[in-house]
Amino acid sequence: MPPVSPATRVRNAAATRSAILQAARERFARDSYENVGVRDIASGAGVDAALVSRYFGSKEELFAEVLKSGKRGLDVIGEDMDGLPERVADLLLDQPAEDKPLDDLLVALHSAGSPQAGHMIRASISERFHVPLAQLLGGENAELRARVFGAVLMGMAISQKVAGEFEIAPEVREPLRARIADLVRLALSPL
Amino acid sequence: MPPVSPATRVRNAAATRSAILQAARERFARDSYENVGVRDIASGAGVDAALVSRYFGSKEELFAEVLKSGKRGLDVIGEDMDGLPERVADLLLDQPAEDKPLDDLLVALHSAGSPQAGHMIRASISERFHVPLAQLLGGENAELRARVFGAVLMGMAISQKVAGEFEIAPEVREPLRARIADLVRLALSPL
DNA sequence: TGGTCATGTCAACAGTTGCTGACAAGATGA
DNA sequence: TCATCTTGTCAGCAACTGTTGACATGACCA
Repeated sequence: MPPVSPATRVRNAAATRSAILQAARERFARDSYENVGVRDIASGAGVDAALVSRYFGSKEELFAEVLKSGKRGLDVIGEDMDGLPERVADLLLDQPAEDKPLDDLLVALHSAGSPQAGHMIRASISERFHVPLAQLLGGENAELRARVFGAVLMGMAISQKVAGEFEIAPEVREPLRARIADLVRLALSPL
Repeated sequence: MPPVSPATRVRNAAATRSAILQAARERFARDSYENVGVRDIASGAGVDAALVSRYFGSKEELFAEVLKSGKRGLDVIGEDMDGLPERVADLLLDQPAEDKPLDDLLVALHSAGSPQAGHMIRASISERFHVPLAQLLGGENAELRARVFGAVLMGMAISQKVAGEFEIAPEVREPLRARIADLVRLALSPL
């Protein structure tokens, strides 16, 4: 008996491209730029590795596309300044798992140290997070305050998601939530 | 004319081992675990790449040795609680360049995302930073507060060193220093 | 001096990486 | 139905990785 035709993949360039992009985002959110291979990505998307190069030119361009197509910072933390500190605290303490709003942050974190991906991440964070947040903040040194806030957010996210810390007892959850909110408030307050 | 004998390296196992260790720390402070090769390290130490495996067993064991031989957290931020927030702020804002007290922090940051090096870093940070700092802090939830402080420190260090941010105008330097110190104070305060 | 062990060098290994070109095969229009 | 373009597959390249074993050579002791 001849081997069955392997599921006769439907030919759809746009769908394939976006499958690769999505698989790439998933991998880059869990590993560093260097540690994610195009073969991993391709197999995650269920396609041949050669298509990654074909559709995106290179791994580096694919990574840039992942950054570009990610959520904008304000989509994650919300545009409303009221209650923002508490929302951020919840975001950090909860396990969203829903539509993975922190995936883009994780992508940045995992590859922030990479010399190849670093400058792309820096530019992306500035353009997609610091600048719009600074506009929303207004006032003096808005961008500097946005960066301080970003730094606090980064550190918390690293500890929580990457380093696996903050395995906290239930009774300290509320105080910790309040503490994080206070830190955010302080970071954003007039300077 | 025969090629001159290449500087006739003195044979000294201890010195060679420590040269490799030092070169490894320098590289790991500037690049991620995956991105640093044993050949880079060896050439930085002026020795053959094979000696890395010989003296340390494997790249992974060498990395563990780098972590183990690094400065302890309290050696960097000081044991005295008085003025600690300001000292930390100075540490972050200045370019020490002296004996590179932040190199060990950078090692952790660059490779925190690595699946191979991650668990080692987590263990090392906990043992060499969180636990002793918690003892120094005392009081309720000391270790949790130490971790929150560590998270803030991490985020600032990432923004400053890795992401190259905080290129600040001279006139905001003082307010920023005060802000960072306040954040540290808040992170460490009773919860 | 001669012998022996520690130390350093070299070449090569098996595996991986990103990427490319030749080819197969579905889809589309005449 | 035939030709053409698009989409997907496959094999393989060249460069790199960590690691190993065989070998050379220095240092040290009897």
